Amino acid sequence: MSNAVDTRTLEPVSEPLTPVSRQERKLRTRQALLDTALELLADRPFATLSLREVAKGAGIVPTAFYRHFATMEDLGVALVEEATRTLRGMMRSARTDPDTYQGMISASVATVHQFVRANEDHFRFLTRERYAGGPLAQAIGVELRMFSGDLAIDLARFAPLRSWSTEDLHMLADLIVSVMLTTIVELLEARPGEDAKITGTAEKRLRLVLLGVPHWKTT
Amino acid sequence: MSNAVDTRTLEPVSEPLTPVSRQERKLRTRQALLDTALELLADRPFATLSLREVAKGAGIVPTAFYRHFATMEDLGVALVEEATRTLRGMMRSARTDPDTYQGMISASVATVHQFVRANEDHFRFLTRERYAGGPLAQAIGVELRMFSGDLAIDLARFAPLRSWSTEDLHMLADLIVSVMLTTIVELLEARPGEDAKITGTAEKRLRLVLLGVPHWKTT
DNA sequence: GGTTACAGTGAACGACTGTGCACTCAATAG
DNA sequence: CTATTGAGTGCACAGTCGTTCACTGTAACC
Repeated sequence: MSNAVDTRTLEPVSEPLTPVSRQERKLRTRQALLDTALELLADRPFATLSLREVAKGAGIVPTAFYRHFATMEDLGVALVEEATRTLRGMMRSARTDPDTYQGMISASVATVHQFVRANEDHFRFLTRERYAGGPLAQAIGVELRMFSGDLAIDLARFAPLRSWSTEDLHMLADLIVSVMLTTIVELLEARPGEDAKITGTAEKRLRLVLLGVPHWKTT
Repeated sequence: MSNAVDTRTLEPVSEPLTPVSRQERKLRTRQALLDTALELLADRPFATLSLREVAKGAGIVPTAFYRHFATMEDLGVALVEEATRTLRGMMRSARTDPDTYQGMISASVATVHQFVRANEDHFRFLTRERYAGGPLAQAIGVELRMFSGDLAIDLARFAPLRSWSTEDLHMLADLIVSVMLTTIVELLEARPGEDAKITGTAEKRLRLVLLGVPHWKTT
């Protein structure tokens, strides 16, 4: 690294700003594997990916794949973790609560819209694999249940919902999550220019659901 | 095979009740292909099915597959048609309308429950491939939109909904369909004995949605 | 009865798959 | 400076894949 005095005078000239330590190179290759996998997943299910094409896309030879993942499924799990990190980021962003329903609804839908557009690959992967079966679908299912559970806790702080049973709160949270997932899928399938219509419909659906809340008799 | 006397005295003895005309045999093989495909699809996405294993499962040699379908994708399309026939049957069954919300809700959920349990393979296939991407997902999407459209028409006959705009009716219908789809997936993933809980939650979700209807201001 | 149509056969092909193994060679450790 | 580690290489293998082609045997047709 440092400019050695007598032996080699100009060792790090070619790439002076990238120290590229050994483990950092490894991390980059790993990320390259994840990135090319995500690209390939834009139009096909995970189960059809081959180790060889992912390796090729990342610029390494097939056997070098094993330096990073023991199996393709492990790559998939890593991908789920990466994507759900985005999902949790979205939830955190949406938690800035205005205390009116209307404000909360439009803010949440806007947040979803923004995050989906900024991370289409992640959301496409999550919604694609959600019902595909196998261990990935299960991992995503666990994550979505946590998501729904957190939402239920948040909802409990709203005045009209304070008296609700936890069971009913979960029922409402699941309902909202399923509306959001539907919206996400619609956004991913949308042709350019349809976004406003989709988010508008999403807001309506949430408004309708919340309109029933004051009249609900909790168990 | 048979002990022939002079010419053939007892031609249709071995299988006297099955005349097995030529085209009927073909139809049976075709159905065997569809059936084994559906079995294999119980735990993996359609895109991972190979022509060879479907043919083997149906008891024919790989090349004979082409006598029935030009490509695996065509087999998939036929499968979508078969499964959506079940779906339409369910809709028809659910259309026996009691004129109270409560009656309609529990009857509809019961119908869904019954149809899912009686045709798990079909519903598993539909929900698995719905978001898998590719032409099958698109075909299923078209079918679901028709389903939702029919539901919107049915809904328009209810008194509190007569004044709603068609746009809002579709919004409500989509919402109900997405609740139903969520319920179907839950039923398919359920462990034995959880059915009552799932259908109960499904009824609650629908009741909550419909509770908002009288207070909705249509556009 | 002789001929045709056609569902199903069996061998072969080229392409692609995951994985084992011996290797190179540069960053790191001592 | 030397020794070690380990990411990436290159070859080879045994399978599986979709698809081709010439074929067989029998139900259906005239």
